[in-house]
Amino acid sequence: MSSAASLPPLNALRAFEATARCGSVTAAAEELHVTHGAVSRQLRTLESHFGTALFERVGRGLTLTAHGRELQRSVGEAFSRLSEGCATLKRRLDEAPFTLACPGSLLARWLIPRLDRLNADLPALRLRVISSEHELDPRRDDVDATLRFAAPPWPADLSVFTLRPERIVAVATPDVWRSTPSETAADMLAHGTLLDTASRPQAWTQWTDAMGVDPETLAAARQRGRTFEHLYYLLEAALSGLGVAIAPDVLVAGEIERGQLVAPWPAVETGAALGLWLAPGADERRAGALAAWLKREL
Amino acid sequence: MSSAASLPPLNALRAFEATARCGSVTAAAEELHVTHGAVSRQLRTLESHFGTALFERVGRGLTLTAHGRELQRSVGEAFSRLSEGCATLKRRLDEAPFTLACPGSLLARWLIPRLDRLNADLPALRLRVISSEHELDPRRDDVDATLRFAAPPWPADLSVFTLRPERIVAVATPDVWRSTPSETAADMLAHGTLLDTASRPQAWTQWTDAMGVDPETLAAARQRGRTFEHLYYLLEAALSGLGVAIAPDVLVAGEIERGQLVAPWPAVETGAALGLWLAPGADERRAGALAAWLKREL
DNA sequence: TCTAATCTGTGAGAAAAACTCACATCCGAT
DNA sequence: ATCGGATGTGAGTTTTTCTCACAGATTAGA
Repeated sequence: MSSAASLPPLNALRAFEATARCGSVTAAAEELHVTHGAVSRQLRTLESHFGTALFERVGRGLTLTAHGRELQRSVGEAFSRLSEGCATLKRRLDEAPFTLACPGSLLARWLIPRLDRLNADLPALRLRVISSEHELDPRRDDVDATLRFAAPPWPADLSVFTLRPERIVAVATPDVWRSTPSETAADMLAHGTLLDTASRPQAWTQWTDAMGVDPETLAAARQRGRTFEHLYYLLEAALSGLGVAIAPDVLVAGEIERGQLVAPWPAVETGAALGLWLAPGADERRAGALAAWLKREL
Repeated sequence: MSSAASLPPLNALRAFEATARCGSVTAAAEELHVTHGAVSRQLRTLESHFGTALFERVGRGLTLTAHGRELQRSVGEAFSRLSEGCATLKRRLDEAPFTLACPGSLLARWLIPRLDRLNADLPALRLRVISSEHELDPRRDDVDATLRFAAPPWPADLSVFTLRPERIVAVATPDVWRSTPSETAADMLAHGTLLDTASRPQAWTQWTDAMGVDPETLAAARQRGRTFEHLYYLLEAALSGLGVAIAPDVLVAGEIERGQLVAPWPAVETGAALGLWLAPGADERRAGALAAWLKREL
């Protein structure tokens, strides 16, 4: 009835199949990456399961008996079907693109400049990147993983590779700093134009908290500032010299390096972290490789 | 290239196959005679091998994912081929007759009277009996086992079920004993007609040694005796009252029981034993069953 | 004929895999 | 609300499998 009714030990069948095909215990052992002794025992197990000799030990070699030959037919077919099916699935999985969703700002300012290198370093990944505005459900079918800044706790039913603590930094062009008194953070807040983003309403608060600035000073400064819908626009505004922006350091590291933006104060940790969130059922190996690459790069 | 190239763990594949077919971990576990936890772990192993979900955990049940369904096709076929092949071989082995070679005398005097009962007790054995005159090579293809009296040491490359020590006994008809002085063994040897067989030339020597009779007396007695080619003729001669025969006790137990033959002295062990000698590659299970039956019967 | 090379088989102990048990969790039905 | 029936999991145990080192046996060739 059931397919599995009193099947012999499967590993013994595999050893038999390999030995029958190779015509030698030693060759089969090599193929299976075990010692010949292991194969020899497996064959013994199988023969005692059936209660009959499957090989004739003739001299220093082996020959299939009539029963062995009969068994080989079906077992050989079965194993080739098995390996064919598994190989096909594996191939399909390897060929499938790995879809990463990523916030637009991070995508534009950090990931896209590195995409070529990423694809060169991890060609098997066949990375496909889509931009995820606002919140995107990582459980959606067409996304394997999401890159996002988020504060713990993270949902327990998803695996998350933590890549880097989120650090925010206040930046502006050199021109802005020249025209803005900024001996201290409080100075800056009192006179500068704050640029803010709707997607991270607490950013300035976190920064001023860390810098020990009075919340009232911040509230007043905000009155004079401007708010943008996306972080991306905020950064463009900062680059255009519209005021002082607050943003994760990774997004402005390049501009700071090149002198386009200047950050007078060190970056501040927010408690959140940039992480790679895996969709359930996603390939942990490929995601792990991606996470390792990202972590190295960050 | 090789069929076994990096196949997933086979037991995990079996668990997957059963689970996919049954649609439930619990049902699969029952079929495989393990706990559901064991199956659950195997599935996990397989999923992590492929790096993808094969089942979707939906509510209290499971559904195959697209990948799982793809895998099931090939794996299901493979396992059904496997179990079909194994079942066919097993069936063929069970249906094949078990051929036992047996010396003619033992066959005629002991085994044939019990054959019906043996076949009734062990119907799966499908016993076929052939007579083995003189020495018969148990390695011959058409014989699964040989029943024989032999003294140790036995060849190491054959398995031998020892059934019973050989015990020889001096027998004759009541008439013969009446006409032969037989207070002692020496008496008997001095006056009786010894019947001997060419196939067991040492039988009388072993007997007289055990009875403590002078070898010279035996030599003299032998002069007056007669020698038969086979044990079978020897026994016929004894039953006809031609003299005193020496034979394994099992061959004359029936006649002694019925009073046709009388054994004045207890049987003597020769050091040899009646054993079931297996041909290499013979079914140890069936042979074991036969040996157990024979041992019980003896 | 002896020797070296090349197989397979096996005993003992080590390593790895699989299993069980008991409990946790989660959904759906009474 | 709770119970029944399903899956998942941590810890520890049992079973299987493997390796290592050696033995026996056969073939090729000096």
